[in-house]
Amino acid sequence: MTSEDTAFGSVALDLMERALDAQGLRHTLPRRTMLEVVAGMGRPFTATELTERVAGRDPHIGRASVFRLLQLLRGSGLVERLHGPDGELYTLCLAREHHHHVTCTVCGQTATFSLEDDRAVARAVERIGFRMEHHVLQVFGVCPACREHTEEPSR
Amino acid sequence: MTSEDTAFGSVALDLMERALDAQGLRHTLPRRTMLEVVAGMGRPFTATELTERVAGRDPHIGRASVFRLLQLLRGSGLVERLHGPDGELYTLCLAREHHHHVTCTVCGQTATFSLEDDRAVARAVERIGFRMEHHVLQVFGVCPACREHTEEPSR
DNA sequence: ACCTAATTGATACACATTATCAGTGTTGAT
DNA sequence: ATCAACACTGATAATGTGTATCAATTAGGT
Repeated sequence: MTSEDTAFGSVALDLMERALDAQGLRHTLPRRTMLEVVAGMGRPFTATELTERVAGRDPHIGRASVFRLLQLLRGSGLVERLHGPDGELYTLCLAREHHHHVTCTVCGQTATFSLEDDRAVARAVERIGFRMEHHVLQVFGVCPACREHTEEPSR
Repeated sequence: MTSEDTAFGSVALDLMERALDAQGLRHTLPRRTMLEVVAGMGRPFTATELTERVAGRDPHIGRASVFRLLQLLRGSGLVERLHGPDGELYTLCLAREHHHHVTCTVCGQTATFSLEDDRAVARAVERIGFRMEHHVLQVFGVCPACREHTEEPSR
């Protein structure tokens, strides 16, 4: 674990604990353990991956509690569920402004980005008479690191 | 059923049969029945909804065949699977150009639309070093008909 | 009519997620 | 510190969606 990971993790951990506090939820040892694991995930993860890592820390923690925590974190907006090509992915997401996700199809890493003109979507649907409520934009591509490995260096 | 529905349905039915023909698939009674039901759906539907309607026409047709047909139709691009807020939706979709879907959160009706500048998404992710492969944009809002009923006429 | 391979329905299976429920632990009031 | 209320827990069952299997049926060219 690099110092960057640690710093990011502790910030994330703090934010998540505050979010649970804000909902009047209790501090428990299983929850603390699960939060630490979530904070240590460096990329989107499946519920199964999370459950396995949690079990590595404390085998007594059950699947149900993992899903319950994911639901709580999604409710406070700190975790989002993305539609991956091979099922659902959960991702820790601290950016509070409107944003979108790009998932690397090679390594699975996810980054966030914003559109220059996000209202273009609202305008497009208004043209056919709809009033937009919300939208989900999910992008798949190849990240900078994986491009180096997979793309010909000649061009 | 209005004449519009009928006309749309028969066009859709025809396109779907041609698509199956093009793949060298056989004409069978269960398939014909299922295609007619799909063509008659006026909006996105869940696999379960389709299964129920098909069973209403012919109770002998099994769940597996419904899923198999959906897979065939998705393979030929005439049916798409959308990520709804409450699970997956299938929608009959005859538009062949690149497009997106808006789903009305009141009545469930779906329409298609295009962005003025679709490459804006590719540019946005290129700015952070990614090479885009594909993207999914799913919009939720209120359709013109439902706006009339739900929005105050005063404004 | 006949043959072969596609298609079928029933069934079992796999997987992610949610519901249930009795026991346990946290927390705030005292 | 004690206590009682109730949030939280893990185990388990249940749900829901989609896929795999397989023997029996059937389409469609010959």
